[in-house]
Amino acid sequence: MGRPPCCDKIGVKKGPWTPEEDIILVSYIQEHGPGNWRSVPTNTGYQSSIFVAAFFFRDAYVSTFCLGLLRCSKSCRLRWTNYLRPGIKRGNFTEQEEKMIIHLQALLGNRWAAIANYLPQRTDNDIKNYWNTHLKKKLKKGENENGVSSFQSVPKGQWERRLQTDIRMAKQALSEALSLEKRSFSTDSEDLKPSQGTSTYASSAENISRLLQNWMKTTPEPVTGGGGAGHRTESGETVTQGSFINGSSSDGALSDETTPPHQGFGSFFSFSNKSCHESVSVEQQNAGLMTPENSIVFQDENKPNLGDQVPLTLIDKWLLDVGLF
DNA sequence: AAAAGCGGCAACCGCTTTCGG
DNA sequence: ACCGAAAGCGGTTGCCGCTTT
Repeated sequence: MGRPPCCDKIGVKKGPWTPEEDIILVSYIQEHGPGNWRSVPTNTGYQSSIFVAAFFFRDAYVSTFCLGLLRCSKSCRLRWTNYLRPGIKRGNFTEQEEKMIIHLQALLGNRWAAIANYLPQRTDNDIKNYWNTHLKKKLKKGENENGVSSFQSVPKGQWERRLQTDIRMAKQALSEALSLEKRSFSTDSEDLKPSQGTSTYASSAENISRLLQNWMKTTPEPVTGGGGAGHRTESGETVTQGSFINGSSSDGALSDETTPPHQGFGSFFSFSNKSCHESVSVEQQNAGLMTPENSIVFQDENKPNLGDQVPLTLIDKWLLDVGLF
């Protein structure tokens, strides 16, 4: 007996998002920040975001302006967190990521949001899908080949003890990580650098990146202020946070464009860093939040920030050091 | 070349938790 | 303390593209 879904309202659009809708949503969030989702569908119809959208879609200007975002707030939030949010890495999972998911799933169960906190560039939905479509089969196959999985091979009592030890170690690692001075982005971002050339940004988002890029071409001066979070790849290319950047810089989808992929997008999403640091302060994290439960879930949706990167590498190391693989 | 089957993933649904009045 | 609304989360569905027959 739940409340009727907000999407039951007449006139609310469902189904796949169009690039136009994505642009409107991103524009709105750029202006107002993530959160307050309820106001998104209303406001996107009539506020300045539409003006921004008009830059991208001159041809579609009329329809965009008239329709706005006919999406429920929930749909907007989901689209943002699972697809449009900066810092999302798309494409194949690395072996390391795979191992982490397997291990964390064994530790935490199907708590995908918690697991996603250890993989800052992946969404819970992504991890969940990957688990259901790839890892389940893989583990099952492994079981068939080896008799039992590596995790199940541990006797129950031993496994429980190990779980407790793992949680304790995770707490310790997180505490250590969070008590560290903030490291420079240039150092830490190395950890988050897409480790493979596999990160791609598919379908509509790719279209958006192109459209955004076109917009950058036609915009005389990109908004400044987001460049600080950038770092350079081995090739010397400046890369800023953001899924568009990851996707375009690695798959070469935009390499034929005159404007380098990195230009503008970082600043386009510059608000993300701000909201990241505002959402969960270091003080908050250190102020008794390190229980087994909330030490895992303390981060919010803007995962790729400095504070998040430190635990990742430490825990990552820990996961390998624990020797369960 | 066409049809059927299959797999992957984006998005939705509904329940639970959190928050504000 | 209570209640309603919003946000968060995990499970599930359905579409779409690729592969196989």
